[in-house]
Formats: sequence, C-alpha cells, structure tokens
Amino acid sequence: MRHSQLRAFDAVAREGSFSRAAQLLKLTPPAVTIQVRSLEESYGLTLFHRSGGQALLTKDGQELFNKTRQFFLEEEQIQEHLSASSALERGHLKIAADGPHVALPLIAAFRERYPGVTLSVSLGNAESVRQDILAQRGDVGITANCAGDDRLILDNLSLQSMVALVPVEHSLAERQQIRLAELMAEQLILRERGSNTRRVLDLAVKQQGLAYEEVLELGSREAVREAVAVGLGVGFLFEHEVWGDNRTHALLIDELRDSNRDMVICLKSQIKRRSVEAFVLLAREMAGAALSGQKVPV
Amino acid sequence: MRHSQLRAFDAVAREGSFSRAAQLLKLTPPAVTIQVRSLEESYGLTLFHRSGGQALLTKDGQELFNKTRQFFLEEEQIQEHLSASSALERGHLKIAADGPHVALPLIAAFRERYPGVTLSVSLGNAESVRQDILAQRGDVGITANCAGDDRLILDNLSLQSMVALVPVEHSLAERQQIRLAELMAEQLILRERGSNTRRVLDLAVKQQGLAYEEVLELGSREAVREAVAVGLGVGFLFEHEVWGDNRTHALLIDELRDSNRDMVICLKSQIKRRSVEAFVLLAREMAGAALSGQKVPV
DNA sequence: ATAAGCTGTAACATAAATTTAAAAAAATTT
DNA sequence: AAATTTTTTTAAATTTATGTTACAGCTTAT
Repeated sequence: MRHSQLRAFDAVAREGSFSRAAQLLKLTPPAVTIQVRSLEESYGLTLFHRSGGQALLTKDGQELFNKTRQFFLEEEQIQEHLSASSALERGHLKIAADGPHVALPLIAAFRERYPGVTLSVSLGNAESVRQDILAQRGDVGITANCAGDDRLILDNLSLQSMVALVPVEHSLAERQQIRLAELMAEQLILRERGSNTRRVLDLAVKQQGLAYEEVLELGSREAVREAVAVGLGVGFLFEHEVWGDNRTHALLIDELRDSNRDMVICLKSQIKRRSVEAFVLLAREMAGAALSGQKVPV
Repeated sequence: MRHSQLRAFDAVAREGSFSRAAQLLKLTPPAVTIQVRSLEESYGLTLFHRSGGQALLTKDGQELFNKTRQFFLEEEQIQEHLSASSALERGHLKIAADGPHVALPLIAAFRERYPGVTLSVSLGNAESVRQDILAQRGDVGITANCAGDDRLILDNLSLQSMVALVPVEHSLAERQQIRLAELMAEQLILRERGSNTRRVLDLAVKQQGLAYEEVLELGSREAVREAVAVGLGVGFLFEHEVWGDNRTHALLIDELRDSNRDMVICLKSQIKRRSVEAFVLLAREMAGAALSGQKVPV
C-alpha cells in the first residue's frame, strides 16, 4: 500500500472516472490506472466496476474510500498548516533584548504585520542576549555593540549617542554638549560593570587617557535617573533612554557621539526560518527608514 | 510536502533521534536526514533542535507532530483494513445459484471457513445465473451445464443423473432403472422450458430420436413432485433433488446418467479477488472430496 | 458506421528515494 | 586532554517508483 496508490484510488472514487481523476491529480490517465490496478492486485481486491465507461466503487472500494477520504482530509490539513506557518500566519518567535527602548518599536511593528505569530520577549543585558541566541534559547536578539561571530548574523538598527544627565540646578545644565574630560571631576553615577552603558563609557575613558575616581554604581537606568534627580551627581545614559523629566537635563558628550550601535542578531542557521527572516527584514526596513542603518559584515 | 518527508519527520519526532528513526523505517540515516531537511527548507521552518546529541522538537515541530501522529494512525488503519480484507477476515461475496440443493453445502462450508465474509445469495435459473455473472451483478455462480465463454472460468462441482419420478402405486415403481424410450408413452410432467431439467431432457429425447406427446408443464420442482404424488404422471428431477417421500419412487434413466454437470462459475477478471478465489478453491476442494470433479477447459 | 471518449498495455523517460562511502560534529571513554 | 565511539551530515551513485508517450480495445453517442 503506497501513498500514490491510495491517492489515485481516492481521486478515482471521488470523480467516478479514471480520466477525470488523472486531470484532478494533474497526471495522465495511465498513471492513475497503473496505481489503482497495482493496489487492487497487491491485496486481491476489486475496487471499481469498470463496466460502461465509468468507474463505480465496489463494496470493498466503498469501504476503503470511507477511510481514504478521512486520510486525505488529514493530509490536506497538514498541508494547510505548513503553508500557514510558512506564510507567517502562525508561529512563534523568542526575542531576547538588552532593554526595552530599542526593542519595543520593532516588536510592535512585527506584531502589527504578523498578528498570527506569537512573541515572547526576555529582557537581559548585552551579554545574556548574546548567550541566549548562541544557545538557541532565543531566536532573535536585539542588543547593542554585539561582537561579530562566525555563527551569527548582525544587522545594524540605529546609532545612539551617550549623554550625561545632570540635575537642572547643576551648573552644566545650561549647556547642550560637553567634552568627556570635563566630566571627570564630577561625582559620577554609573551603571554596573557588564552593562553596555558602562562598557562603552569605560572604553572611551580609557581611549582618551582619562580616569574617574569615586563612583556611585547603580544597577538600573531608573536608579541612575533618580539618583541624578536628587542631586547625587552626573549620570550616563543613551539618548533614547532619556525622556522629558523636568528635574534633569541631558548633554551630548562629544567623544561618545554615535557610540552605541543597536543591532538585531540571530544565528545564521536560524535565518532559514521564515519568522526569523521576517523579523530581520523588518528590522532592516525600519533601520533604513529611521537612520539609514547599514548591514555590518560578519 | 511529500509523504516521505512527513514519514521521516514523524519517525524522528517519535524516536527523538535520526539514527533510531532510520532503524524504525528500515532506512539508512542519510535518507532520514535528507527528508527532514528538505521538509524544513521548503517551508522555512526549523522542526528540531539538533544540539545535544538528540533531536528535540521545536515549537513548530511539536505542532506538526500532533498532526502527523493523527495522520499516520489513519494510515495504519487503512493498512490494517486492506490486510484484513486480503486475508478474508472481512469482505462480501455475491453468489448467484440456479437452485438451493447444490449451493447450500458450499455456502455453509464457506461461511464456516471465512466467517468474516458476508454472503448474499440470489436464486434463479441457469440462464439468469449466467447473465448475473457476466454483468457482474454476482461474483460467483453455482449453476448446471453452463456453456463455456472466453470471459468465464468454469469448474465442475458434481455430476448428477436425471431420475424419473413415479407414484409408488405406479407399475414402474418396482424397478430401479429405465430406458428413456420406455417413458415416452407415459403421461409426462415436465419443468418449464428454459429450466435446466427441461433442457437436458429435451436434448436427450432429440438425440435418441424420440418424442413425447401431451405434457403437463409445471414451474417448479415442488409442483412436479406434488403432481407425481397425486398420480398425474411421471416427473423428471435430478437425483439430489429427490429425498425420502414415501408417496413417490425414483428410477435412474439409463441415457441420462450423469447428464447434469453442476458448476461453479465466475468471471476470469474476478478470480483475482481473494474472496472469489477462495470460493472457487473451496468448491474444487469439495468437488474433489465428493465426486472427484475435474476442471473443465474453458 | 464513424467518431469521440475512456480504460488499459507496453516501452521508455524522469524524478524521487535510498544507499554507499566518507567527513564533520558531538558525546563518551581512556 | 586525547582518543574513540556514536551520531549527524554531505556528495555521488544507484535503485526504485512514478510518470509519459504512443497505441490498442471497448463503449457510447452521433
């Protein structure tokens, strides 16, 4: 009992004719005849009465037809399921992001375009996102300044500048920009080591041959913002993380202009998946529209 | 989406391993890899996480697996259905017979041997049986003296002699046999034209250069028997149609010894069917046991 | 009777499935 | 940590299945 035999039998049974069955299956009549006949021969059954130009089901044929009908309905459902998955009418995507600010607009756009695909988002830091993607705990990552890797595809999303956040009553609050060196004397409020913000700042400080002294180290953007607001010192954030807060003022830091490269990353092997591919393409689209982001060679 | 792709996928999903799936399907591992991979590629899905020595279903894979499981269960049922039909554990056979006497022992034996096969029996005369078989209204026929035909297979079942039935008070009732010529002077009670009994008798009378005169013509065996019993004349029957009836006596007719050849007939094309084949083989078996019947060349 | 349509047969062509052989990757053992 | 075994994958060759073309035999309709 081969699949092609059942398929031919089922088509003939439905159409009541070998030639129309062949048409239905986009085959020539002999192909159908051969399949049905071989089925009949291998089980010693007569499935059709051929007399009189038309193929009429025998009792054995009728019984078999009841079963094949069910079988091919199942098959059709699988076909449709696969097509729908392929067309992103369904599916699931695990997103890992190092923060909400960059990720959310992307996620919102994806949801709108592919409402059938469910998303799960896990927030972490740059390192955890990288690890999640490499270990396939996540499908696509949204993270900053990710290092290239043979196994990864990296796509630039946007560039951000780092800003210094000062209380409105601070003497620097009237300026719009500042040099890094000028900040070294201030009381600095930094994110924890391992965070992207801290990594970028430390790198720049080192490259400029500068150094800072006593530091207040805090574990979240919100903590930094509050600390600045109550006048504990000068904080560091990326520009998109700043919004209207009349207690604080942000200054562009000359050396840290466009110092942050937000990226979408995924495993090379995963780009074959329609959902992953769709996410990456959408990200490129949005990057192009917003900041004319370009692809980074891996 | 080809059947072999789904089959390979389903096996890997069930076994959690490509190599064990291959074993299960009696294939080599590459065959399985290729099928699964081509399925993944053609729909842009990743069905398994290959990392870690074992093949673990992804979310997409899990969803597909739910459906393929159902699908292959269906398929198995079809397989079993066909095998059972082939093994005559089920099925149906339409039998056409020209009378109950010869047919019933055969039918009883068939029922006993193949209790799963249902039978329908239609009774008629020699001509109707022949037509039923040729027109596929019946699958096998049990009938006497059937003429050969290119499309038919004929098998001898048993030979019967024609007997003359006389009332016990008749002068012939003391004899065991008689010559046909001796009966021509008697009041004859015959079956209708077209019946096998009449055909055989008329043929013999003609061959012997004899003739009968006035005739009482009746439409059934029972009518003939009753007519003889009440003394209306001499009737004709075949030996198996006679049973203990103390009102009548049967005499063998010399010229009509073994004049009736009971046969099982079927279309050549139908002998391929297990059920038809089984019936014919059973008939040969019983013929061999009873009267060492031999096959008639068509 | 002739034509049209359907089914079936035989030889051939194509495409799919599978195997063999061998390499790469992952896990296990030494 | 190196070596071995197991599993998965790749590429090429082969077998098998499926399908086509061409044509013959029947049946039905014109």
